[in-house]
Amino acid sequence: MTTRIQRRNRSRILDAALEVFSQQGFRGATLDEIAAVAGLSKPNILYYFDSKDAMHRALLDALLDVWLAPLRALNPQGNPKQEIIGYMRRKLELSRDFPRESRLFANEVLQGAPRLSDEISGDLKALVDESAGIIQGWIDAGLLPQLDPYHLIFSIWALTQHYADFGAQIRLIRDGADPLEGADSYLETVFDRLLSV
Amino acid sequence: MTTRIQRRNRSRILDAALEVFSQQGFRGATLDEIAAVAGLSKPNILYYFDSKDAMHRALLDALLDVWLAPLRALNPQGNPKQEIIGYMRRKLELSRDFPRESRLFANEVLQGAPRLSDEISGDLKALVDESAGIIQGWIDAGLLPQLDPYHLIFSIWALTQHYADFGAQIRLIRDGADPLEGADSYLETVFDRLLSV
DNA sequence: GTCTATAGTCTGATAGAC
DNA sequence: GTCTATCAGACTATAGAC
Repeated sequence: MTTRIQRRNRSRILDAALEVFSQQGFRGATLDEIAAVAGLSKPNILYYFDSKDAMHRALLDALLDVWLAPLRALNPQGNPKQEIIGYMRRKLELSRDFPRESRLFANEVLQGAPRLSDEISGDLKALVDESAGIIQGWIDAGLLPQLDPYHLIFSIWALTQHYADFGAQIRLIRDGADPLEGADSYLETVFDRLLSV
Repeated sequence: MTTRIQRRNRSRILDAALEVFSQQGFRGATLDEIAAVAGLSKPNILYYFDSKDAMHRALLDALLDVWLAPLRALNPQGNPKQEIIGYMRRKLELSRDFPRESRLFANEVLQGAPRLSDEISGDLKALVDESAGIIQGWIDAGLLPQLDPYHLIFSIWALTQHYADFGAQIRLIRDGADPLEGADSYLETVFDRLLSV
């Protein structure tokens, strides 16, 4: 039986853990800091999650569903350019709405993806291979210019996630402005020009 | 007086520190691991650098010179498209030749740039403002299409650094192949199409 | 210059009172 | 469920022998 208070505390802890893990990485994060951010004692957060690792694992599992959803929505029957730009838009929305999740993922990959290699070489790779196949089909049908479909996908990741992962840098360069200001229309232009036949 | 052995040990330590800091971030890195990678004892590496912080600082200082050089080479008198593609190429070379430096920088910015905010809002911002001005001049002269020059610079950073920072992910998706395979010609195509008037 | 030993602090996790 | 108290180990850094 899970009470309202338990659910609230669990979600507070996960939110605090996301805050700290996404900024410091797994090893750099401490339970003390997570507990302080959550407003709970250290033994108490360990009552809800067995270990530091379990907290991190819970975050990664929740993250992957959200992270892979946009690519799953690619429709082989749709208009190629609109499908790809739509994918880019959904990824950019993730950077806007879930920047901490983006940084959590970035931290993991920077560290060599020690806790994500199974998911990346399994689910994600399969999904990317399938999507690259769809894009290559469009290219072969003359609906898109000649482009390496894998690099096309990587470049969408790079361009959209950059606004979340390097947001601190952009903010410092643009006098504190929202990093994503003007990003939508810029990236729209980029992919419109890139994908025109 | 600095001996040959001292210079060799200093550079061994810095190399080991780069290896560990770039993977684990500042707080996640430990002197034990740096010492082990360097093949020296922990007190010994602290004989060469006063503290963990001093090691990190030395790496950041060396990094910034290398990191900013390509943008400084932008020539207002040159051919606009070739200048920008040349800048992109030099940045991509940095990802190829100095992937650990790229990840060290990425780690810092992910953490909110606590040890780099002065350099970013000072030197780097000034350099970006100046470069954006040059690019805007080219646009106003009709030599480039209408594009936000700041986002153009950010997109060069995003696309080139992605191959170093997310190399682990790309390697897992592409069956262990060199992440940069095909990147040169792909990015050349991207910017050729983007910057044509 | 390099080592062993260790000081003093922080870390993840547990015990046990309430 | 939540707390205080605390453990064992890891951490940065220093002392002192050689």
